[in-house]
Amino acid sequence: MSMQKPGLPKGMRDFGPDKMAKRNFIFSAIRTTFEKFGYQPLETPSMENLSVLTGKYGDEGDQLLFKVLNSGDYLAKTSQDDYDAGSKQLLHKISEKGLKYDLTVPFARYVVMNRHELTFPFKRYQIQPVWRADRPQKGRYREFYQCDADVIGTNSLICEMEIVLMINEVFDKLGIENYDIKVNNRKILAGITEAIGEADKLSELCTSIDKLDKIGKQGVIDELGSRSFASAAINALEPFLNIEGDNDQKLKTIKTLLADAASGLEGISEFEEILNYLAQFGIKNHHIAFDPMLARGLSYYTGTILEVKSNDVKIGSLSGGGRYDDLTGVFGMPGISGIGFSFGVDRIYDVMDTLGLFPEEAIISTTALVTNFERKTEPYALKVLSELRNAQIKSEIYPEPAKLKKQMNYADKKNIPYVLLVGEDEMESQLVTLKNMQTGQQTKITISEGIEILAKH
RNA sequence: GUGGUUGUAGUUCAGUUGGUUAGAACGCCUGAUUGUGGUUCAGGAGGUCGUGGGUUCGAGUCCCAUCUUCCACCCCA
Repeated sequence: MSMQKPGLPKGMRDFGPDKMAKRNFIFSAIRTTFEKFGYQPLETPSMENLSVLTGKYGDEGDQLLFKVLNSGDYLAKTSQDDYDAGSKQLLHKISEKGLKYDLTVPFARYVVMNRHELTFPFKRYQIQPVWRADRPQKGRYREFYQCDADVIGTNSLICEMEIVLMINEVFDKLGIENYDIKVNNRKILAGITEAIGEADKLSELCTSIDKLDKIGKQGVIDELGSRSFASAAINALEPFLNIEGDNDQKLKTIKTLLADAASGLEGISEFEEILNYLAQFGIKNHHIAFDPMLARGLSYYTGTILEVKSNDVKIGSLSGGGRYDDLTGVFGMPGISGIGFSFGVDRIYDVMDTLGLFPEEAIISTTALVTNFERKTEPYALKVLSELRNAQIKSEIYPEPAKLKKQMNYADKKNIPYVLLVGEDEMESQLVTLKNMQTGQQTKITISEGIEILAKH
């Protein structure tokens, strides 16, 4: 048998115990918050029919889909003609399924397929991996988790407010304090295109403006020029690029700039309504920063859009989302309004790691290790172990008699805070020796006294 | 998809114009210490130099291909 060196496919990762403990800490903060706000879990399969996936993410997105070959002899149905016609023609003969690219499209598919059983407004959350055949780089992988929550079937702005509340709650649980929830509205952006006389170029404006952080005002102006925006329009845009101040000042400025753009004013009043709701809820420090130049790439957004940025760590957005008017239209169920958002676990992880925000409880796996001296004392050690577990203390026994040094070392490496030494002396006296690994102190006490101390962890 | 970049021990990295047996630190294992981890000391194991070709008397070093890593675009989380 020949040896082979193991390796991972491009852009794929293992998560060892350390990383899993930290990731689960994040996942559980997100999950409990979603559930607290009345969102129900949904899981969809890792594969969807290609007909469901293609055409939903643009040409670029279609290229990034992982396609799965048909089972069996996948060339059986093909002919030389298909081959000559090129890969695009050949593709649908050899592949009918693909790995899902995001959670939103499968969600829309699910809603349409189950519309008669669902009660609307339907609120669901979904925490699952998705796959993209992208070229990987830092913070971008070919397999990554998305944590989405959507409510579909209502256009109430209470949903927007609740998203802000959930973001506040999750970041509060995680200990992230210095962040902004940037909020804008596609209607405001539409109003801007109206005001500058380029009403038919909303999506071009969005993709350029979205890069403002990266390429600066001049960069945006140059890019709009190359996208054939009239120079008068670009001049008219400048005052919008220069909007500054706190939320009230920005609102005041943009209101005068958009005085004649109906949809723009509508977007502004929607934003004000959200602030209003938050005030009624008694939330003062909601972290909202109105940003009329926030655009977001995704084309299906039609109303409120939002994005969360850390002010401590320079990294992409930690969370983002928006309102859409017609997510399910492509599957034959038009005119249903909804809003969704999602957390970027990998980026949140990076922020928490660099700021050292993971609490110790999130990292400790086992609270107590019971030592194993020799076969003769194993029954007593097992009795101790069983009592610890009955008291809900995370505990384990070293599975074989070994040198104490080795067992202590095991506890140390595994970050186990307490070791219970249970040997011949302890067995005879029916006691345990409890050692605190941080202080190095140890005492001989009864099992129930030991449990009392350990139960506090 | 475009243009770069990277790969040597478990990990981070040295390795001279191509020249004997490829090194270090940390980590790991054993012992000093037969019931005590982190510190110290002594010893030890561990490498098809990413993979496949090529040039050469000779390749970790040069050339080609391929995979991988990271970065900038495109796009996005």
